Amino acid sequence: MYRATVTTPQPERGVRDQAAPAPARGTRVRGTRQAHALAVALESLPGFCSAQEIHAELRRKGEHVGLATVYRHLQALSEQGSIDAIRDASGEILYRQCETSVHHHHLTCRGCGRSVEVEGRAAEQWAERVAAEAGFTDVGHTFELFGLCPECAGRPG
Amino acid sequence: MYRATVTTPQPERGVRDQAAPAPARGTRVRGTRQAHALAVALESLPGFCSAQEIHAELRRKGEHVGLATVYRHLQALSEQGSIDAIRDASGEILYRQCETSVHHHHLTCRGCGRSVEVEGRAAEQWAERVAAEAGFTDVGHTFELFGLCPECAGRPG
DNA sequence: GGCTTAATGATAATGATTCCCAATTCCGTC
DNA sequence: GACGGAATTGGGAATCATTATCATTAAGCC
Repeated sequence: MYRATVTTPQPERGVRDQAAPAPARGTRVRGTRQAHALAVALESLPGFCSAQEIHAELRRKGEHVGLATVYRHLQALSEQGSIDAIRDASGEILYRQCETSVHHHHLTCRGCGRSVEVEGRAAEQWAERVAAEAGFTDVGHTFELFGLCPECAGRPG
Repeated sequence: MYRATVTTPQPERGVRDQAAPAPARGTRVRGTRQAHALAVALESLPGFCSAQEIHAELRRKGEHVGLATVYRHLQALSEQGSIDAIRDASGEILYRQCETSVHHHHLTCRGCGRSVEVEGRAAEQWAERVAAEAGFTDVGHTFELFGLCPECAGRPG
């Protein structure tokens, strides 16, 4: 049984740098070469990618970063809300750095992996309504949309 | 990379027994002891369960059914639309036999696993709208709601 | 330049799910 | 009721993404 929260259990976050309750004094969270390389890679990648793909991408660039480190950072960034994570049909987790920091959802292309961010007010209201009707509390949701983008729909196969 | 479609890529199905394009003549799809035991187990289980749990449940009842067989049937039933499958936060696939055969979604309790079926017209319309706005086609969706049912919310911890 | 300790990474471990394939069991037919 | 052959079963190996371990490395600070 793994672990990994892909949904949006809690409302929103809002601010992004509230981390630890006051960096005791000095040493806390280091800026390593690997962390930087990963950040750069995430910026360059256009669509959602798996940890494995990102690891391969880094290797391709000549940056040597251990797979475990890639996973660690990706998970941390995801929990912190800096990047978004979704699960594809096969169950693999895909990551992506997003433009907006406000809560949103994705419409991802099955062909090329590219994705557009969509607002989900209507869907969220629906979630709240049905949850309230059933008397459920502390309800989190997972909304994922996969389809074919105009370009991929154009070419055959 | 595994395989398993948990979403609802295609519109709806509608009827349920249109299976093969005419059972050639005789032998096609057998009614085995294992298939029957699984069907019975599914009916008795109130909430979503993993294949592993269902396998354990069968064993508890004294029915000996191989794990591979459980997986096979569960996947087949799911593809055929006879049972519903969702993915929990850890990525495990959970199965459940549902009352209604029409397309619907679930609001599942994180505490006891029980779930209620909810209609998702509003959510589906949202999906269609944002897909159309982005020019995407052949769009499938995954809507999952997890929360605490009234009973589980009542007891502490 | 040292020190402290978080960060790294090679590798083993996990665990759900699938694959393989010989042995078994339905089921229509004779 | 027995046959025959294809569908089904199941035990165990194989996959494969993700985690855990833990000794080694290297930030950040003096």
